[in-house]
Amino acid sequence: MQRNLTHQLVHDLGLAVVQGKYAVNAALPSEADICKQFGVSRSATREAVKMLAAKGLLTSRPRQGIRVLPEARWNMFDTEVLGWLLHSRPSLDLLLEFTQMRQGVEPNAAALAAEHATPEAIADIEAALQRMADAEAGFDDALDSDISFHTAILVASGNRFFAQMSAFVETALRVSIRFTNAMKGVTGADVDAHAEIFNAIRKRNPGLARKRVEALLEESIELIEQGRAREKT
Amino acid sequence: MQRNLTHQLVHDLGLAVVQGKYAVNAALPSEADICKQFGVSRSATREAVKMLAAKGLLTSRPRQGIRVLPEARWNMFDTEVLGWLLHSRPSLDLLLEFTQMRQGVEPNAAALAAEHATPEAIADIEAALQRMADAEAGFDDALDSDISFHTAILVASGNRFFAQMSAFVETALRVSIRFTNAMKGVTGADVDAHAEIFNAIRKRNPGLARKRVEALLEESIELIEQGRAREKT
DNA sequence: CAGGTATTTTAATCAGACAAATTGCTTTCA
DNA sequence: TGAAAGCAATTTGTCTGATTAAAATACCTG
Repeated sequence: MQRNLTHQLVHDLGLAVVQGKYAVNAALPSEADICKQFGVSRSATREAVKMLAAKGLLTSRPRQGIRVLPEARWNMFDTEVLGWLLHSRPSLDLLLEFTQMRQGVEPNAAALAAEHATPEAIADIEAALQRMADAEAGFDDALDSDISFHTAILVASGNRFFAQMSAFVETALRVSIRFTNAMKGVTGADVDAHAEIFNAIRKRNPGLARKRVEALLEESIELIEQGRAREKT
Repeated sequence: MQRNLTHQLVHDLGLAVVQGKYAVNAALPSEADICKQFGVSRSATREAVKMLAAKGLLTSRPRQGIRVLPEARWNMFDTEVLGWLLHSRPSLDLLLEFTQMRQGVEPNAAALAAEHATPEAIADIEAALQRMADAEAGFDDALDSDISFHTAILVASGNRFFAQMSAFVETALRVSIRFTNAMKGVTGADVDAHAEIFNAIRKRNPGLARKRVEALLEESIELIEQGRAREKT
């Protein structure tokens, strides 16, 4: 894994917390217990706990011990936390919520990109599109290129908060790809639909860019809804 | 401030980093130097650095020292980081970016709330609206009640990611309120416009709810754009 | 000049001690 | 009896010092 002790512990503890192995608002094992359990020193334990506290998963106070914070306080936009969540509780419900978030973000980012994107940013989107075409021919990875297309648009928006969502979209797409593929039975993404998005941005047509991203995501939503309906039977 | 040493150091260092007091990718003072500079022990320093690393502001490696990560890696959705950013570089540009993000999130959240909100969640929105009315009459705080209205809708969406944006919206609104007020010269928020949003949600009309939130935010955007235009002269 | 090796700098990890805060209990006094 | 003051126990917070491991640089050696 090539990680140092503290990071390994952050990962193990974080995953355990997200998996619900410790009840919310109940005390975790004390520092001393965690040391013994994982065979590490107190420094390593304390640093790991501090990092998880920084991500909103834990708090610690004297005499009270270490406690799990309610899920609402977890920093879901932290890629590590999101990764743990997706790994430990992958579900169509979560995938739906995630795609709803994309529906909020990506159409707007595309509209902003159409308005303000620099030539370099547009070139980056085009390059990603080319990679998708290559992937269709087997010369590149389908998922990687798809992700790079969507993140290129987020970055091209010129808005730091949208740009920040790149990591969020990447993490979630990477984990949920199995679901999506299993559902539509198609391995590759729709290159034509993506090309049309790119053209709208290149032609500086914000409204059209927004509409086309909306259409793309609407398709995903419908697939997920179908899957959910099937799951319930 | 009633904080322990480590948290105080996290705050001081985090703010300094966001203020750009240390060049990106350049080495910060070493652990030992930070200890001396702030008069704390190595444990406190290391724990603070670890927390900032967890928030995406720093990395530390042997021999390389402690380095500031590029801004794109900072976790802007962490309320502490966002707070530092807003405090150290408050600007209309940042306020615009922030409001653009709200444009992505809040209309969709309102639409979802109209579709799926539980009766309790709708009652919460109504209570917040009442607080806004009270505030107009001087019996409650205008900003607090406004914030509680918007966060109630985010929570009512039933989507964890939207709900998570509550803290983001709250932090940013709280800091940027001076800008907004200074611009429009009005102290209170528009209660009627908010009431119409609530009615659309209560009547389970997603499209209308979305439209009305969009209209509200469009107004904010225009105010900001005007302010920017004025700033440039 | 290339390749590997030694040096050196820095964070990573460990160990043990004491301080501070919080909780619950107990004792004392009205 | 009851309440307040004080005491004790538990857990994290903080400090110190020592050792280990990783990574960059400089230095050899062929």
